[in-house]
Amino acid sequence: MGDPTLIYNRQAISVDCAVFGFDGRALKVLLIRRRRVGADGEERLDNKLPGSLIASNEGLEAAAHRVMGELTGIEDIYLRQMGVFSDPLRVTGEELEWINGYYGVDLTRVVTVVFYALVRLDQRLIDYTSRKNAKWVELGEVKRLALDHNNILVSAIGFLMERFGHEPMAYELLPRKFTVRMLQNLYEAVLGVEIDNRNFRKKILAQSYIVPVGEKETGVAHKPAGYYRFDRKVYDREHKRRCGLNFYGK
Amino acid sequence: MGDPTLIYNRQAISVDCAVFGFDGRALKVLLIRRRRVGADGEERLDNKLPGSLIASNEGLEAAAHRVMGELTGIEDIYLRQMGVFSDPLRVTGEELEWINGYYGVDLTRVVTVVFYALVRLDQRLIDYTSRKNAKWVELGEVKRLALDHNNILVSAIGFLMERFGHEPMAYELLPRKFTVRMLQNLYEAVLGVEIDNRNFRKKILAQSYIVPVGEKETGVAHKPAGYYRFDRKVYDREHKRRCGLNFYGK
DNA sequence: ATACTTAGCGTAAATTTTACTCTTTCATAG
DNA sequence: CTATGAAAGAGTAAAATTTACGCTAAGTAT
Repeated sequence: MGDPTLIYNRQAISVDCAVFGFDGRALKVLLIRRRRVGADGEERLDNKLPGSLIASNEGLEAAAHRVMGELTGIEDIYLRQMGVFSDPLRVTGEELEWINGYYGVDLTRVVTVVFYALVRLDQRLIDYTSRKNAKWVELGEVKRLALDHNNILVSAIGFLMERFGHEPMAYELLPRKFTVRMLQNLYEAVLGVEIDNRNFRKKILAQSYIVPVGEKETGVAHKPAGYYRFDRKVYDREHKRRCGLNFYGK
Repeated sequence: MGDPTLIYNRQAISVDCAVFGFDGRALKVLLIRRRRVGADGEERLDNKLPGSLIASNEGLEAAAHRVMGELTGIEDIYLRQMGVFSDPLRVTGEELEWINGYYGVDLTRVVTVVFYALVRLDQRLIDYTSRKNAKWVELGEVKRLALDHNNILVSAIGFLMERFGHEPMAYELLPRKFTVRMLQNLYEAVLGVEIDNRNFRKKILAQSYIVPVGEKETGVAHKPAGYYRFDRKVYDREHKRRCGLNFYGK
């Protein structure tokens, strides 16, 4: 196993979060502006996913919630583990120096555990994250990110697309009261497909956990849509895993 | 953030593997016999999942492959990340002392990344793992495991059941040539349901990636079944994610 | 030869998905 | 104060898929 000291010394664990929001048209991800001074003394600006090294007495979920709490003010944010990025060479050179400088440590390696988070992207949240030097960027508009965060983001988007149909993620991204059209726009944005509105409606309203709240849109230049909400209790009770090849036959 | 030294010192990362095999009737998991001396000087025997601390220059996938290669002799084993167990108190007291003694280190905390592995459980493999002091145990027969490995195993089983319908995992557990009946037995064992043989057959044989090899069973006291194989190339080409709520409408 | 056992084919009913038609209800323009 | 445009929302018939189950085929064991 080699020098046993090397097994654990000077390596740390971090969490990084891919935070997704939906503005009614497109999915957006939350990026933090990073300022650093390059080898040539020039200041450079780029973007990164929010994250942090974990403290020695802190679980990963706790660390992710700490990061998200600070950045969004949301304490009970929807957060799930996505995977670990552990290539020994994923952070080296200038990037490693930046981490060591930023945290005041002297690491040779950082293993990061990635979480994805889903939020309701309202004005309060946009204001809050602005003050934290973070901004919401459409997925198509994301440029070069710090560290290996482009890789991480690509994985996170794939993860989101794959899980979206299996877990009730949509209702974390929409307001608590939403119209069928809003839900459809979200499905279309995430899955990247066009959906027939009449069939979508039928399918969605057939789900027992989508319940009308008895209110309607106002001020729209057409028939106002009814509002619905997601009933998690009913969902949890009724939900049968119906994916892949299903076999229910006797 | 407290003393920055504490961020990374004296904590290590390990990998643990939940290795599943199918003996034609039931799913089994591979457990390693562990011997340790308790506080009272008594020797105790129990079981644990295979795992290892990672070396400082080693990625997690590499570490998991290293562990599995040593234990099974299989270098290209099917292996996927499952999740991270990072509770600061998941390993303490005697269990932590055991790790420190076993690896000759002085850790205060171990974060573990769990992988699950799927293997073809043939006689060669059973012989090989026996020599490594490991044994195959039916999922229902697993008793108290070391550390938090009962927790980990429960998570892994849930993961397996959930992913089983989405990814072509069955063909990692079966011989390369298999009958429809063998595949059905596996589905029934993993999903815990009874399946109508005639409908199962229709559904399976409708998949373009299940191709007959043109051989039949011999020596059975009934009509011999034909052998099929899984064609990964066709699968990868044809595979559309058809899960959850599907929307294909115009 | 006969019984037994599982493989494997076929088919009709039930259910779900797809593709469209048409009506309703609002704001706004003339 | 009607006409128009726009999206909501109900409905329906054809197509595809799933479910339930009957029946024949091809081996070994007695």
